[in-house]
Amino acid sequence: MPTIKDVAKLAGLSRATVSRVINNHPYVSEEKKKLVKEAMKALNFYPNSSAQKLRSQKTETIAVFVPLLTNPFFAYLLEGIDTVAHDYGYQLLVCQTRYDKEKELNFFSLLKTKQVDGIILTSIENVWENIKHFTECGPIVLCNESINGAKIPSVRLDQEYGGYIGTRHLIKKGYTKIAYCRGFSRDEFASRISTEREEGYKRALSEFGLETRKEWFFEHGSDIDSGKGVLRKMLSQDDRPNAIFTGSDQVAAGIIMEAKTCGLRVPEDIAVIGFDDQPIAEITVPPITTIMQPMQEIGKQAGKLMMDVIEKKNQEDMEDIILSLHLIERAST
Amino acid sequence: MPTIKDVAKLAGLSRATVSRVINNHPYVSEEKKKLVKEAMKALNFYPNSSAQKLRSQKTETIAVFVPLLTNPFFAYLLEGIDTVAHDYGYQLLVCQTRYDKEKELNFFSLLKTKQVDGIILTSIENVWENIKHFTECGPIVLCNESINGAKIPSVRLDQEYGGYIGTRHLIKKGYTKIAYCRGFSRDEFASRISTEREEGYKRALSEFGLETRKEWFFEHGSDIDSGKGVLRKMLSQDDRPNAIFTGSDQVAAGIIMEAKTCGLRVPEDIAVIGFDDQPIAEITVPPITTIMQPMQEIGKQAGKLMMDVIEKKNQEDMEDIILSLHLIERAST
DNA sequence: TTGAAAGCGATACCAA
DNA sequence: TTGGTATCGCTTTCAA
Repeated sequence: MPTIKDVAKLAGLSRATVSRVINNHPYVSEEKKKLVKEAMKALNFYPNSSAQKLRSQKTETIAVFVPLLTNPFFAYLLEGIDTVAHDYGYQLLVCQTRYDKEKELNFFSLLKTKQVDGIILTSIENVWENIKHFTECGPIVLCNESINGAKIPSVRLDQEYGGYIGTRHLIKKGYTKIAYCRGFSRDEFASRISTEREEGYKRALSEFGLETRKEWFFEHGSDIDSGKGVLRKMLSQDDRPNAIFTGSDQVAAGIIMEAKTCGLRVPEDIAVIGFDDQPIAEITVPPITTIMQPMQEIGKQAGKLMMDVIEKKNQEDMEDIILSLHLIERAST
Repeated sequence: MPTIKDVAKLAGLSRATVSRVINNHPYVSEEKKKLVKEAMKALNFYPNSSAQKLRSQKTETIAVFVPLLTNPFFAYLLEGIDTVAHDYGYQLLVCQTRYDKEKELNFFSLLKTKQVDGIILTSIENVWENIKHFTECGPIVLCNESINGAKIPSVRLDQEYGGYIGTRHLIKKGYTKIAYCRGFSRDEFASRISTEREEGYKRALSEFGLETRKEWFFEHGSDIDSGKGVLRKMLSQDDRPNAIFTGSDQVAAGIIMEAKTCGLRVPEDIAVIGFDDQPIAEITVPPITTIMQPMQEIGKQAGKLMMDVIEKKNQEDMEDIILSLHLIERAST
């Protein structure tokens, strides 16, 4: 592989001049510029990017933490982030945490070792206390997450409101026994999303004088299979709910699928409301009433936010970006 | 940010010794090792990865080219690749080509600039002639693709067979007017997948003495919406097919969805067979008969193959890996 | 077992 | 406008 030195030699010029041509610096005569370009072409030269990074102290790369690439919700976020990053000339390093604290923690070293210029988190596995100190090593931006009282740039949605309108919709449709299905264990205080939604759910119930029941709280993963599991659990209950609020269209789809298997009608026997408005929400029969989140837009905004933070260097006083949610009614409720 | 020099100073040792500790080299006394580790901890030191890469000439990063992250098929491939790469300590740089020749070509410079140790292609936009020379810059591995006559390590499936068994299945079910729906324009000779499947389709038809009709060939994208478009086009035909072979479950799902909208019954009015066995294939009503490809496994094998190529340095004599396909019958046919 | 120093490949300052 | 050279931070030979 030829280096800048080889190019300089062939062109009969100095490395400095070659570097100037590479970086489009002014003060290079057209004549020399041509000479250099010819030499680069002749040698098929490309600048070594590790050397450039070492020298310039920037990598033009950002890491994106996602729990799982095969979850369409995260694929859409990632796609949105990529759109913006690519426009700014940045690369994306994907880091699958697989919902694992340890893995997530390890990935943060990317920032310490200067492998990336910043990190975008689309989910958080560890409690903020354990992550906070990484902000000293470089910018961290939250994408569809939020942290209580932490000062960290983020793009998010009013999840409490989402929980509220979804539940209120069910109530107004006449359902009174409404279950709630949250993403992960309640012991986890890392991600606040589920908790916020739950608050909205409770607010709606209490507003209409309905009771919450401990047996009607479910925890699940966020895929189709866990949705199936939730329905089976519900079926085993004596006094079972007639509607359920879920945190993901994937889960909702699983519930609908399993309901069919079990001979239950949706929404007559069990109404289901999803979250996200993923393509699958229109595919199921019946299609899923859901709380629409602009997935790609969330990603784009997070990407843009990261670019802003990197350029301005002052993540201190960045305003959070809050996008809006709304309900899309389909036949599952 | 502290450097190795700072650590050396604090520990009262040389940079060489610190480096040895970082890299777990032998011949460092336990005593000094401890000293170094303490110094590293005290300074919160992490080695600069650009410097390491520059020095060692390896990046422990591979680029994966995918057309679109939101297409579940590619998300599964990527997830499979990541599993293996991560096990080997490699990072993944995702490059969305968006089915664009130009973008794909630009991404190849990652190899020239030594930003990645290798590239895995999950699709090919450019003709091989234009890509071939990049193999001189580093290993390229094909994942679910193949190139006529090119000597390049790849993981693939017998697409012709897939086209054949899918079509034969339709024929045996009694359908005689079978349409074929390929991924992209027939002018593109870059990707051979669709062409190979088409050959299988034609073989099955001719084996059973059925005719192929030009009007029954459709071109589409590979998402739900393009499936809807295909159905509408079919509907506008005078003599329309009563079955259709599609290259993706996404497309099949779109067809089924649109059929419902148009008041057609599946499979009575139009039978549909998909490809991949994505989760969506079980979600639609009716669920989709499909040709199962082990998506994650394809990705894993490609990741493994890349690791082997990188380690052995001889991509010349690597055998292609061929995984098998089979038909899964559901209610859409 | 340890250290001195060359070098990985590019950039940018200072001189000319 | 051009060139010499120190420098980015680490690894690795060679010598001690």
